[in-house]
Amino acid sequence: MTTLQAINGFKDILPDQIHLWQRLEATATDICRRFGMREIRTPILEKTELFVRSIGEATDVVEKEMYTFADKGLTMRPEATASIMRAFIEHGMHVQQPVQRLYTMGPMFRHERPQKGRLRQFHQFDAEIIGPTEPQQDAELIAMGHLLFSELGVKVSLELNSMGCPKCRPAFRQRLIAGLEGVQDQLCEDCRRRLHTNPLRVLDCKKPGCRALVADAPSIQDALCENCTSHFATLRDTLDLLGIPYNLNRFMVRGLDYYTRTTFEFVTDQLGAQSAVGGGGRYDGLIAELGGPAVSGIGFAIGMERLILLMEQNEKENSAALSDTDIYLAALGPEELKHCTLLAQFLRQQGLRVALDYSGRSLKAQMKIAGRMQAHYTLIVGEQEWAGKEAILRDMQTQQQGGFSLSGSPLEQSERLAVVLRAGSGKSDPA
RNA sequence: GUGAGUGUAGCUCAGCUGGUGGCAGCACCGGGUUGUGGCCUCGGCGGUCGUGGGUUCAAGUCCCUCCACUCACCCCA
Repeated sequence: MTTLQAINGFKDILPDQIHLWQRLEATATDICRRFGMREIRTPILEKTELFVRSIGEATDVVEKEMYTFADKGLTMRPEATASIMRAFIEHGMHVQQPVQRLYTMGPMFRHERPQKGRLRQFHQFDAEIIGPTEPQQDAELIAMGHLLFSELGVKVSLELNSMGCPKCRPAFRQRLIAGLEGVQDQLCEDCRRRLHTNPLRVLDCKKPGCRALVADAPSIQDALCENCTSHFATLRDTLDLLGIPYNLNRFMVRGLDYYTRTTFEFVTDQLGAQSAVGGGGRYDGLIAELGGPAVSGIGFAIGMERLILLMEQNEKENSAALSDTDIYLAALGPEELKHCTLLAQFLRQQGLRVALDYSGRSLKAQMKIAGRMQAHYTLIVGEQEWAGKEAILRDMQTQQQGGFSLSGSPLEQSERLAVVLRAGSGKSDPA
């Protein structure tokens, strides 16, 4: 095929689909407002080092999925948290306010093989609470995600785990390695490698063989230190208090190295091989690691394409939503068209949605266009009307039409029309 | 990076064991209504059958190459 097309894994979002995006963005924005979160927008390109240091050198994202301009040392962001932390540190935001509650939405880039619910350019909604260490903050953030899904009418379930902290995780790690080394020849190839590079990942291998072996492995939830245990307990109590159901999942291990303590995922079984619609966790050491102050944080991201896939399933009725139009101006001659062109300008200046066609089509064709654009009214200006200075104003729903005087200046005419249209649109809404 | 599947009109698809690309549906344009939309009806536009080669009298159909897409592995949102 010689025609140009979008590159693999990069997708157009077409007008027919855009209402879903706008609804998602509007709902997310409003929920953030209710939770006292402020929007931040960071650049798409960052120094490669930022992602290597935050996400972790040995992670799949950094090892093989980043779009990197090697000669410039720059990378297109594969996720949002690292950039937000960089901005937080760079602008000394912790000095302005001890607690920063931030969110952002935008495109992320990962060079993976595309499949259902996975693109190379995809969009995330991302929320972060930086500063506090209290487990109630974890619960509040989870509650925010929970509310977003619920207001969008999407059913997901919540998987919850704790990854421990630098005090207790190493000991657990050693125990895990020791336990698995005995059976390592039964593990899959990947897991044998992981056993020493990133042993916790063996826990969420999906291969049945590994799952069986891992079923007997110790649970990290039993290996937490005192502080982590109490943090996790209070988090669960708070979720119970808020009535948010969750599944404790000791096998859920997230692929970004910066997580500590709380980790969670919002999952579904409706997206083929992709189960995670959203996910996140606490990252208590990340900011210091990046050279910032010793403050904690917790955040999560939602895959917007995945969420929209779920929203689509609910949309029984196809609300292809061609935008409504207040009035269509049908001109039937050069002079008439000139008049309508000016009228349209004035009407639009008054905030009305106006459509007209310049190609000199028949009235029938123009009425068809008006119907397609869901015009509430059509103003017909033909030869007779132009001569008699009286146009025809047709209510497209009731099919009733009457005269509209073309006397006075075009501006005056548009003002008179606007009054009629505003009065009329109120009536036609309930229908 | 690996595996499987699929490429026919703008979209959704027919096309049998090779024998002329479909009055196919949707959409689009026009007529029926001398100047009035949706429904109906009639007509029209629209395709180097993904690409390049091969087999054959004959290839959308069979074989190979490449390309693209889809799904899955891996991993993640």
